[in-house]
Amino acid sequence: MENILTQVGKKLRDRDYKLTPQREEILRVLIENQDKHLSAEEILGLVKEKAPEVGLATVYRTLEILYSMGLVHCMDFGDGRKRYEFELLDKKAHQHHHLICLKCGRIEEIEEDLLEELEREVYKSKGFTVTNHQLKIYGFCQECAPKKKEGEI
Amino acid sequence: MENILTQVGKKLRDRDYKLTPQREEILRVLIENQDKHLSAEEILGLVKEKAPEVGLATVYRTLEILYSMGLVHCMDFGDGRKRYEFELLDKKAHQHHHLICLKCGRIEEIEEDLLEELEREVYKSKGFTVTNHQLKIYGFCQECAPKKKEGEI
DNA sequence: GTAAGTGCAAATGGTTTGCATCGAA
DNA sequence: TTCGATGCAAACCATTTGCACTTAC
Repeated sequence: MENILTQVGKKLRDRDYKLTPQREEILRVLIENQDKHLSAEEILGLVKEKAPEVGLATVYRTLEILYSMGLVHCMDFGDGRKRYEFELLDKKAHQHHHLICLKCGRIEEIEEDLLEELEREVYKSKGFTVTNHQLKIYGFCQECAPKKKEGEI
Repeated sequence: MENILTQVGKKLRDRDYKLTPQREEILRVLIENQDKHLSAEEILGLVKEKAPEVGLATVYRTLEILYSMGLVHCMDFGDGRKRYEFELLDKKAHQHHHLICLKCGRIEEIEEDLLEELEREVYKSKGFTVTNHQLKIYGFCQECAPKKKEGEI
């Protein structure tokens, strides 16, 4: 973890970005919450626990940089805010997908990547070169499944 | 087409919604552009060609109703605005996916639904009941593919 | 020392809402 | 006639930006 932070710090400097205390805090929060899907505001909340003076704009600016370096993924579950997830340096091909419960809103991850076949097909039939994909699966989680009456979305 | 409009009108009245001229115009635009992915503002633009007095709020309110009735799909390609697509009444299981070009922004649709197997697996291993899914495939379209140097997103 | 980074507050832009008015049933 | 629907403008809210100040290098 301290290790990861050092690696990322080096990556930043390679790109002529400074490693400021604020960026370090934000990175720490992201690294400690790799399994969550934090919004910018949520990240700020966690950062402020240790560094109360940090501003929201800095969070956004840092996320922007990390995103452009491929160090965070950005996703949108339709609740009006973007959510961010730190991406380990060496897991280049790590493609995970999300199960989104329409009742309780819980988001679960699944690791399988069963889409390589589909990607090959898309390339063959459309000439489209795939660099990434995003699969969201909507439905009802185990707890909510029996009660799924109301919405017929 | 006139036919579809009548069907939808009936559906609306079944739910105690009125079929106003504004809603009719909005529906017409949606039906005539089923293959596009229009934003609310774009829909308004097309509606205004025939009914210049319609307001943006009405478009949003109508889309909200149609969405709640499952008559339009809503999607987000990450450009900060939601995009809407009319869904034919009888095509309940119509699952199409999107190829999004990172260079020119063009969005292509693919019809194949190769995810049924994955859905079954998700149910078995997680107890998650799938009602819908959304697959976005990012990459470079045929025209942009050779030039894909710069971003390494 | 200096350009990059920061915090704050103001601006932006898509979407929503309050309200007085209008009109479909 | 009546309550839902509309248009307008204001409100909202996540994100971005301008700017004077600070700081990592």
